[in-house]
Amino acid sequence: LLTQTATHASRLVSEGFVASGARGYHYRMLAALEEFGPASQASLGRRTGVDRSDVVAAINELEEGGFVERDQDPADRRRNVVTITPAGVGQLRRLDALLAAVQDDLFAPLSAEERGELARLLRRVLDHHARR
Amino acid sequence: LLTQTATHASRLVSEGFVASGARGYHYRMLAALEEFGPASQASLGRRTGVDRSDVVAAINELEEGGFVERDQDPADRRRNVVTITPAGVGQLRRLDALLAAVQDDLFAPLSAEERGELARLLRRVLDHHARR
DNA sequence: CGTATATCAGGTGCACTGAGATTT
DNA sequence: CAAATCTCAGTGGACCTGATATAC
Repeated sequence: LLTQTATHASRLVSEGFVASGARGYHYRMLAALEEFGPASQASLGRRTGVDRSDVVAAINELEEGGFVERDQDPADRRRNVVTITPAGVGQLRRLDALLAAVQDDLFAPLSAEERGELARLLRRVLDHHARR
Repeated sequence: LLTQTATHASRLVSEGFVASGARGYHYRMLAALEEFGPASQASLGRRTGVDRSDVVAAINELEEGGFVERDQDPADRRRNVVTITPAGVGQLRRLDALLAAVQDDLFAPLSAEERGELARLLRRVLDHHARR
């Protein structure tokens, strides 16, 4: 049930994102950058659960679109400091609205209380495994 | 939350399945064959939500392992009738046990009532979209 | 020295598309 | 004829591993 529902969700999200030329990883990056501020690629990967290799590719594409900037960290020259641009914030807003619409579609048969309950249960499961 | 939890679940299941040389599609095929009896590949695909192309590959592999038989349907020569073998039933039992263990691990932080509630919510969402 | 970071090359499983051949 | 079935070839995104170079 879980994986089938998730497959459904992924397809809906992907379909919605194509119009904006974005993919799932892009959204995760932008959201993390806005929530936590500029960050190194390694910490971005840790926060979003995206592999370090894929962070490189996602940031490449976001940089190409002008949604983020990548600069060397003067304090630690191993690091790149990734910063979200105003254009990136705009893109994030568009994707946020898109995601909200997709969620409304996906969870249409559930009441607000039931959606909350579902979120609570999934959060518990995730937190439990994140702690290990 | 949904896709992250499902990713976690998929990884656990995959890890468990490697030992048996099986993959997710194999389990879905075997389970559907036991539940509904011999079936054509097209109906198998519809029942399990697996694409027709991937059904071909999965049945190829299951046939190689001796877990299913594939015969031409005399009543409709377009169809192959796929039948589960005793070895296939044995494999299904092993995978069932494995899945039960994985589920216990994945949903460890939830009580039996909560697991039921989670299943009920997901089932509602899936049924709603299957009907369209 | 070991550890961390960024990058690149590649592998695998999953979901899917398009096309062809055959049969109904 | 249209529609269904099986098969093959190939695409694309998600997830992951291993190796390398550089900096701490």
